Amino acid sequence: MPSAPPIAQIALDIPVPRLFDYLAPGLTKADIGQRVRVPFGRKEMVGVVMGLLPDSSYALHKLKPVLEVYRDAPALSTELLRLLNFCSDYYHYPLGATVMAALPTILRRSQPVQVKLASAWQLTAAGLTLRTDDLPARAPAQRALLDHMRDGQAHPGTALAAICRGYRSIVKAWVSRGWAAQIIQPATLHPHPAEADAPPQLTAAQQDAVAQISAAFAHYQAFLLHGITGSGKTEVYLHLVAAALARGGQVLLLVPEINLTPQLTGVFRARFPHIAIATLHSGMAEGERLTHWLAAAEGRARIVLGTRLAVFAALPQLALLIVDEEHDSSFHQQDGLRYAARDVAVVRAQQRGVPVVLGSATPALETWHNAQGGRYTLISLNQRAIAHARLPTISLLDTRSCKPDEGLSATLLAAIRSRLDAGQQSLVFVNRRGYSPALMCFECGWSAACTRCSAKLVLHLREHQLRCHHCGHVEQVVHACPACGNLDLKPGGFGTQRIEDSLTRHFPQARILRVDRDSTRKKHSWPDMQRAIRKGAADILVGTQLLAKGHDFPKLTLVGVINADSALYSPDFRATERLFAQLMQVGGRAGRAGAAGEVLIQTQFPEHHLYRLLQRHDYAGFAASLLAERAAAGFPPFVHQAVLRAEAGRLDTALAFLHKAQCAAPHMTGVTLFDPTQAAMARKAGAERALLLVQSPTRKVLQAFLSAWMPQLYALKANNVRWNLDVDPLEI
DNA sequence: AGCACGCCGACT
DNA sequence: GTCGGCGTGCTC
Repeated sequence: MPSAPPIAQIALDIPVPRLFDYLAPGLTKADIGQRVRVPFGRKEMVGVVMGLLPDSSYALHKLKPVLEVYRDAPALSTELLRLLNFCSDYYHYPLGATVMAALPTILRRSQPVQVKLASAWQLTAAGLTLRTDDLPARAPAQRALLDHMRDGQAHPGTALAAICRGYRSIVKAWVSRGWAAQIIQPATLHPHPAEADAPPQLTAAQQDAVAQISAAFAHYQAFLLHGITGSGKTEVYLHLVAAALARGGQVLLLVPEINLTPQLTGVFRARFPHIAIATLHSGMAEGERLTHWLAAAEGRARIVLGTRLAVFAALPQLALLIVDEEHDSSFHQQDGLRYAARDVAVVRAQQRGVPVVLGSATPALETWHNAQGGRYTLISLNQRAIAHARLPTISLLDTRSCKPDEGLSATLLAAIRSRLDAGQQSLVFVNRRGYSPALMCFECGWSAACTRCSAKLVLHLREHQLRCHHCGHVEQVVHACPACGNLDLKPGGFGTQRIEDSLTRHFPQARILRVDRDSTRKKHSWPDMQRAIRKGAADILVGTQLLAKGHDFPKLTLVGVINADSALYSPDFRATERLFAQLMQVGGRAGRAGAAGEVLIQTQFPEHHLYRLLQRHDYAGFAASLLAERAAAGFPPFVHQAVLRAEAGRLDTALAFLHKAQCAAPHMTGVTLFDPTQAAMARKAGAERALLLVQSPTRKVLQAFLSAWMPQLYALKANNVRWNLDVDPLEI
């Protein structure tokens, strides 16, 4: 008697917390983790085989068959499927949607993968006879390109673009003249084979860190690498990567921002020129992303460098995970599958039995707490690795006694003047882009607000616009107060543009460069700007967070901070933690090589203990005081939280849904369920938002509660309400 | 998420 | 008399 065809459980990108069963004749265990095409409703979808069973709990006669198995890419390993299963359980997000979210978009579509082939160009025999003088003297780009290609090798477009942006038209002209030929070859992930950079001598502390972590290569262990800016964390990473590669392993390195990726990729390429390095981030073109994903999945790329989404990359030889700047909030995905890549990285290391390194100068309080409790091994790098480099001196400028002029105090202005005279660079850090965060009427107290959000509109004076930074709403600047008719509306507070104007007035001769999301979008890209800054093409930099993150500018010796205080009266209990990290980070920009840096912070609260500890560069002291506060107040990491969020056209609709959810919740000791409230930003992009907070002293109890609660939530009919659950929320 | 089915207002 | 509004329910 022939045995019944197996039943395949398929993960589909459907917001329903279950898998779908299909008849799967001919499928074997080897197809688990493989993509399949299946009929779904009256359409077809791509899913992933999660398991094969002899039987189904669904009526057998209703089962449809799997239409096709795509065997064009490696199947997801059972190990990776296990990680995705964990994430689905832990974040209470449907398994099918979780699995599909881990795939590059092209693999979610119902066509077999076309492996991307890249164009390369090579000089022909005729082209090789050309001399530089044969090309016009006023065509330096052509001459540079010719010099570069004279080796007769095939050069991929990406490599030629590095010589000359407009290489394409030049090379095409050469092809038509018979000087060059186009060649199609598989895209290469290491386009510039070269001599490897020699690793520098490690400090004793760095050597010790490398030795400690390398000793854990065969098993799981989580390390917190706590090192101040300039203490050489990257160099420790590089040595660990070398060690992992020597053992035949792959390394996953997670970094916060796409902005960091090109710079860091450069460092890794220079040190490991013969190793294929895959990069994965959301800014990449779909095809490019697939190329890199496949290189990682097939084990060809031995180093994978990416943002949070890379934590789900298929890595058959994974031997080491590193999360750089692990405290950074960009490791948290805020929609869809709401995961924290740093935490997923730790679980992944645990499941695989390999070490994971979390690096930061200002670890997340949760991480620090784990290190204090012994769950993570703390390794501290206390000295700056660069010889003679000292920590910057941090001074506080009391803006109550010394009123700033258009945002800038006399002391800060004098300090900038002295840098200008010495040919050094200054950085002025402002927390808001735009001209000013409000447009106000001083007669009646009106200020311009967004109609779709509960937020003030930000004045962008140059564009004569008021913009909402939350929903993108734009309107023209009004010239009279809509409430009282007063014609004298004034900006309130300072944004980067206003500080830039102010600096221009004080230092008309200085070259001032503004760096924020607005200025980097047009004109020059941020990497171009960084190059210009490093070359000394600017005297004063004005900018937001963008400037704070991990770039060395050797001529930068002064950092001024304009309006840090707002975090001190924020209702968000994590605001001070973020402020400290931010100030520590931006302060670290000053004086990295040789010259000691100076940081000047304008504040109304110079006596605040945050600033005192910052002046002493005392992260540990600050963390201890924050942890004591959190313990006393019963906040994380001493409790574990989850937030049920709801959005609707009307606030009462959202609240009513949450109230129903509250009533449907199972009773469980050790779980506190708060009453529904409106969100901190009650209205965003036209949607009214409310939330329901749940917490418990133990993760296990919270998880048990959520597991029991979720089916109840799915059973509620959510008329016009969009809801989602946020486990370990960053903001409430 | 799609996409159908299904029961109540303004139009050829 | 129909076209179409989006509420509700299902997809293996």
